[in-house]
Amino acid sequence: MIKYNPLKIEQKWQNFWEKNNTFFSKIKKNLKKYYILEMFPYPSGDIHMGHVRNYTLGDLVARYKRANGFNVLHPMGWDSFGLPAENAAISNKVHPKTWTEKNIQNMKTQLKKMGLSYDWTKELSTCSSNYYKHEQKIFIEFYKKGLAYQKETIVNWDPVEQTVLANEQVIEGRGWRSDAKIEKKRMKGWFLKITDFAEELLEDLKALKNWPEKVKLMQKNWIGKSFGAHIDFHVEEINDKITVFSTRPDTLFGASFIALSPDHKLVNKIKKNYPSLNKELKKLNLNNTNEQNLDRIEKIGIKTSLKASHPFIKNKLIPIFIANFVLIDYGTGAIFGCPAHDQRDFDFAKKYNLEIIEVVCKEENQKRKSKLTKAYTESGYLTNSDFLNGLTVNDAIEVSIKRLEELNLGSKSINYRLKDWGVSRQRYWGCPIPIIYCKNCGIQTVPEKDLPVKLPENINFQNSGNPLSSQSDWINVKCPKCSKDAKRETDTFDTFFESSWYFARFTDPNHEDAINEKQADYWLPVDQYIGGVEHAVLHLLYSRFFIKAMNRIKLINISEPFKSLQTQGMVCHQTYKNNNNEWIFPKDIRKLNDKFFSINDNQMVLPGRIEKMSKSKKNVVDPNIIISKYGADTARFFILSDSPPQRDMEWTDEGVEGASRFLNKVWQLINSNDFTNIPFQQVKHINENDFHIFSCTFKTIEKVTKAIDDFHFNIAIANIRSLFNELNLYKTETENDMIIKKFCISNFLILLNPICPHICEEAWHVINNKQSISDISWPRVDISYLDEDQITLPIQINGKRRGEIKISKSFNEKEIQNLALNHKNVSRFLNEPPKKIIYIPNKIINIVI
RNA sequence: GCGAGCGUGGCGGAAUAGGUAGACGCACUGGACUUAAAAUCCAGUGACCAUAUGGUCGUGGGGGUUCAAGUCCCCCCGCUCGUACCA
Repeated sequence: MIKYNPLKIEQKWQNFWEKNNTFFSKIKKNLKKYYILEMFPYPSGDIHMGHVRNYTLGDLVARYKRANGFNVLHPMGWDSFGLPAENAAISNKVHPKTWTEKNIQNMKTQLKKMGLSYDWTKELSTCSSNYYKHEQKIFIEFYKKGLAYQKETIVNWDPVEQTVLANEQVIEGRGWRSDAKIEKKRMKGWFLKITDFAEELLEDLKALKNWPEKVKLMQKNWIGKSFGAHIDFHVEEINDKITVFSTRPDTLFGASFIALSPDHKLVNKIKKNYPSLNKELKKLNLNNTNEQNLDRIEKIGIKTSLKASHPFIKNKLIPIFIANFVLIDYGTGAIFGCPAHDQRDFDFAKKYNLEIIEVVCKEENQKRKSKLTKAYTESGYLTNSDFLNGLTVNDAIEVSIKRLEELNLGSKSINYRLKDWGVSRQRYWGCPIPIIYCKNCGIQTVPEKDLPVKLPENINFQNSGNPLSSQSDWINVKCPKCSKDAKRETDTFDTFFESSWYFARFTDPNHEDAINEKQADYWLPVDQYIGGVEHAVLHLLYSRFFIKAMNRIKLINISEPFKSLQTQGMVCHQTYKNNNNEWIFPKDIRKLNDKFFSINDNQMVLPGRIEKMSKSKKNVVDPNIIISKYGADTARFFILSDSPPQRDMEWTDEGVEGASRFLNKVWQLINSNDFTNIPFQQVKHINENDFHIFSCTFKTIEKVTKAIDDFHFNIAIANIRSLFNELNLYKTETENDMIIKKFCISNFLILLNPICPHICEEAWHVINNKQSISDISWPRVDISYLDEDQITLPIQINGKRRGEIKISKSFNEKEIQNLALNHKNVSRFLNEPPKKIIYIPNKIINIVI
């Protein structure tokens, strides 16, 4: 028998698919389309296990849908702008373009070895001007429609990377890549009006039936819709007003102070008459007041000399503070404090000795004897509140807003936590923002005929900051309007810009316009999107917004990009440390009697926690090594077999060995008989054994189909293995047996094919089926084999299992009861007649005594 | 703090219109083959009791509903993820 040689057969079939354009996709109007997409990778140079998992999941779905008669689009490309290329340019003196292109070549070679059913003619790379030129046009369209604008804001400045980060890129006050402490800085930048779509983004979540609830909830919280009122507090002294947002206008009679964010515009105004204010502001410890660590610092404020008028109480003046806990980015950057009913305000009032006026109590007309020890934030009835007295909180909110509106001092309003998306990055390796600044004409967009604005190729990376800003030959241009000297925008786009629409571009990546309407209308939306849960709010929300914005400028006809979403768990591995507390790679370890030793110096190594594979902890396994040792089919099989896709999985040597052992056994089974002259057809069963193997086969088809539809691939594999065990037990004595066995093995191979396509193609070929298994339809279930006449029925006494009987389904209830009562282990419990017998047909019989 | 999810053998995990808990695999143990080991094949494998037919216990803990609970309800504990002075 020929030995199973995965490397040889994998190469063979990969060549076959490529030569035959097996996975090339085009519009076929008579077929139902299916667009399956995995999140495209950043080309770091080498694939890792996370990629292997993600792409294996997608490939299984692609091949499965294809077998089920769908017209499948399954593309792959490269999210190829981004900082690592630039860092490599600085440290290795390689041009980002050269570095990136080399990485893409490497990764593509590695991906091809996995045998993924991509249509490589759809490949795209976002750093190519053929891709980003469309992005520039889209941006200009957005700008013209008011969806893109420039403003000065306070940004998160990463002093190491010399760039602005999005809030999402700041983790606990530190840059997500550099880990440097983030500073606040005022800067001009370009923004996309995602807030324009806040309501739509929130509302449309409801229609995303096949998205994980968890992801939808995260997006909902991120958008952060709240109902309340804007309220104006007049400050007579300076003839100005402070507008606050509040969800609790009902507590206005309990207001005892106003607090402004240190970044509030009025603070600047106050500074003029208050020279020492700058000094005092420093005391607020503002460098620590980013959103992440606010809760760890003390709530402190500066009392200004100003007072504001209460909207409802004549002549009542409320002191105005500047406080460190008021956020400029949320609401209006100013609040009114009601200490009795908000814990933050309560703490603040205690510290500065401010009034604590109780205006809501649990019971109507409740009189409190003792002082409040903490804020009362629950619902109740209004008190001490003039015209609101006796109303419930909800009613009081309505009434107070109505009164504010009558007084022209406020209005009902809805506030969102969501902020506009800042897209400017002070970086070279990104898409240039197509804007020209002219002293006379102001901001000008680059005329269409001059697009794309290409990145200059000769560039010096040795200066700090954005290399583009020192590139004078590139910066200096003529104004498109007045033709006088002008300058280019030197910022480039956030790389989330590219990934927000690539899935639409995949439908025709070489079309002269951004979107080929005909192709997009046919293929979009993406039917199944698969990727890491870490993109739950960033990439997925931006993409949803982008599609809605592109829809508004009539570039696209859909309003949601991803019909169904699956998020995969992480690939984990045991960590190891040596005596010097250094991490050790798993490949440098050998196991001996449950202990671990370093291969290099034979020192004992201690096993640590099982954690997400990461380079820093060295608990990584290189997929390339696995594939060259065991083959892609083994890697694919193992990564799907042990855990459900949504959950984290542990990569183990034993698991891989197990997968490899299974495929070797499959190989043996195929080669143990000569099937070459046996026809592939379903014949009638003659005896019970034949019936049994048919029954197993069809039951397995049914179970595997359901498991795949449910995204429970580990269960699909368990069932495939069970069928395999049965096939191994099936003895072939006659020609008819051989026909039956070939039929069942063939079906087994079709089920296994989406998981391990190479070995299945080869096996299919070995048993002398002529076509490629990739062109074979998913098997149908012959339901006549699902129903077995003989079944085993468990017998319970008082819910405890005491035995089982073999019954025929044709037996009536009386017959079954008699059989059960006379069962020898059952009868010995029956000292008296049973009180009750419960029979659930074909499931169980329970005798109550 | 809030929100979500999870908790089943030594391990990964099966099983929810309530109906034989532990499928499938990993690890382990015994046997076969071998001079030997590896590989492979066969058998066993939740715990405890019993020579055995069998019995008792058992799905984080406690209570409840039911003929019957991993599954439904209430309380508690633990872990993971998300998120946070959101006014």
